[in-house]
Amino acid sequence: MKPVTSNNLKRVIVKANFSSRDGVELRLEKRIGKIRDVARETGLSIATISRVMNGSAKVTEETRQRVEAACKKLNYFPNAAARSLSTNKTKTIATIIPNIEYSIYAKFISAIEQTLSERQYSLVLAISNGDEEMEVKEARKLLGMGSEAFILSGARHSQELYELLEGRNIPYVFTSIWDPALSTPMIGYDNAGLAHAALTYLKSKGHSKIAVVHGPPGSSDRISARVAGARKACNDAMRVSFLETSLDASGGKQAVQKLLEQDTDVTAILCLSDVLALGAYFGLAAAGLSIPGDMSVMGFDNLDWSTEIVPPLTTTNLPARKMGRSVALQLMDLLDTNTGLQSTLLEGQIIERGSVLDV
Amino acid sequence: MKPVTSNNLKRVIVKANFSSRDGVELRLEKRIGKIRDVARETGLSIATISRVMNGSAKVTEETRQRVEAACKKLNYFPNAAARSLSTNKTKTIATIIPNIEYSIYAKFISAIEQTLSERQYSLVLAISNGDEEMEVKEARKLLGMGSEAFILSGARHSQELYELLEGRNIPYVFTSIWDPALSTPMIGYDNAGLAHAALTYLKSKGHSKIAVVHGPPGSSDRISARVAGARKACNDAMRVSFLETSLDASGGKQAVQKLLEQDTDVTAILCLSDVLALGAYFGLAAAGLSIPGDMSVMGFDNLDWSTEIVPPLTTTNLPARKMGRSVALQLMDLLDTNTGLQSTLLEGQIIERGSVLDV
DNA sequence: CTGTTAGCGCATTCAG
DNA sequence: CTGAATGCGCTAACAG
Repeated sequence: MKPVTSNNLKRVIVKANFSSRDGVELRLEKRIGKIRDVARETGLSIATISRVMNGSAKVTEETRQRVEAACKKLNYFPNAAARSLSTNKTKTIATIIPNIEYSIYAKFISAIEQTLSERQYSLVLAISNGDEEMEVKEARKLLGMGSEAFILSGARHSQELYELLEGRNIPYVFTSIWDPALSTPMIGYDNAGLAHAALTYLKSKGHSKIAVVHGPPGSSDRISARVAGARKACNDAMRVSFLETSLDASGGKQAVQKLLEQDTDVTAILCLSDVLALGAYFGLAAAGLSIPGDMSVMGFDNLDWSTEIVPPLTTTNLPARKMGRSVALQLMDLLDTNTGLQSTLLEGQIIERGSVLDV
Repeated sequence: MKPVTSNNLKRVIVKANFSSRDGVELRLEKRIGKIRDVARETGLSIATISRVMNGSAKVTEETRQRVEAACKKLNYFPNAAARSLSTNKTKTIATIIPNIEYSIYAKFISAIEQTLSERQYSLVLAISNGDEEMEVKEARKLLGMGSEAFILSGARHSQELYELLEGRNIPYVFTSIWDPALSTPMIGYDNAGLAHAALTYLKSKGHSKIAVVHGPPGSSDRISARVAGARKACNDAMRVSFLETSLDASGGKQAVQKLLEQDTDVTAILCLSDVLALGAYFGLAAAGLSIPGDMSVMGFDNLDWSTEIVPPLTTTNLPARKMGRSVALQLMDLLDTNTGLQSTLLEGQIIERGSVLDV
């Protein structure tokens, strides 16, 4: 079954300009143009078509236009699989996050996607639910898909994942954390330092009986780093208790209610996540307590609504968007021009608003 | 440069079991095993390797094990591009959403991803920012990547997008909406009907002066459908005003503040999105008004925190997760077994909680 | 049950 | 500046 040349006119007419290497093709499915069709249409060779599709400079302006017209006419554009088989590139970057419903990840993902898009890269997304087994499984799938680089959350992953990635020489970077002890490229912020600063801030405002509300440290090294950081800021002159709860508004609310039940003398609550702070607001409201009059509350994340809530939430800003943009850019540079990855520490900062009383 | 057979022993030994069709390959990059390598390692043919990789039944248990061992040893697994070039399948489904930071989309995306994962499909995600031009651009990229099906938000899209998809015979489905007048497959809920029901509910509770707060209808047909539905529930015995604002907590807060400024006699606010309701709570709190004593508030979405907020928010539940799972399943069935798409209407329902006063 | 072979659609030398 | 030929890694008949 050789390529059709110019015999069998009827067929050619009926099927317009589509190639038909296989004689069957009886299905009604609209055939999509292939590079050969464009070549035939323009009377050029497939090599030339390929050149214009890839922006090679070695093409006359006139032929380029001719080709482009034909492409439009035939509704042609390159098949990614073929191209990637040939070039060994897919322009696809994988991101595995534990969860997307915590808005901080949504912001992050959003920034990644938009940045990748600028250079025609695509984002494939997987959600691990914070489970290392699941993460490996997903990674295997994403790798199988042809992902060229991986964006991972945190630094705690299964050995198997590293072996998988390194065995295939796939670059990966940790995000949302900062740990100078690690040699893996990472782009993130210093969770421990920031939490330390937050607790210190509370201390500077005169609070010495503090409750720290946080999610399950076992589920994420970002949480455990924050807890550790806060812990390190404690000293003998103060009494700070740590309350673990689920990482959502419900968890924050419950933690506060539990705290209030035990007739505490705590004057400030440091929530190591804004959604927890939201829950804390609810818990306090339910108890008829006012913020910051009866209790100070501090958050962590600086989500959009934190400035609108009443009173406005004093919190720590996390550069989620900047982080997303930065990883995306670095990874694309690495892939495109082999530029080395540069671990970068992004700054977070305390945003003073109205939820912490100066006592 | 023919395939290496068994000459050049040194090379073969040095490079372990990796094929080296091109003599160069001096880079230190770890080569990954290819199907030929596994074939050589096991002494079988590439066809057999392919068979076990694809779970074809026609293989002895013994050879299967032999192959699997070799795969593990050589760290081999199939190249997706090659496979997809050959099968014309990519197991990739594209989703374009306007925004991911509104938690309702995060829930939706999360459900899609998890469902696709169950059958080894991947999700490629793009964000359109509600811009039709952007959407087409993204779609072009996703198509170029080899996406086999598209999940679209709403029913309002550019003609160009339809042409693109239909020209290549790519199945697509609308989500988050329901419009029996459309012939395109869609999976969603009846925004207009639900908004109508919500306003009717308020009416049944004795409210006749109502403010409806909503996002920009121009940016989404879901919003405009909700507004239209609410509008249709109005009658002469009531006075309802519509306030357009930005679709976030800040918008909800501002809308309420504007409302209060004009010394209104409104007794209930219907927010056509839960984040708007969150903002409304903030606006009311800032004005020292209590819910539902001074003002009733009703939401739309049933986000996680809505049951925790004080008072708990009366809202309309939207089946975002179910919707995500359903589209994913249907699309995979279509792709795998050519099962037809079935437009489905998912039910939403009013969740009565404590934010609406019975007057 | 297993091997042989012919493409899948494109990028890319190497000639011209 | 353009064309012809080769191979990317794999699947799918078709033989055996």
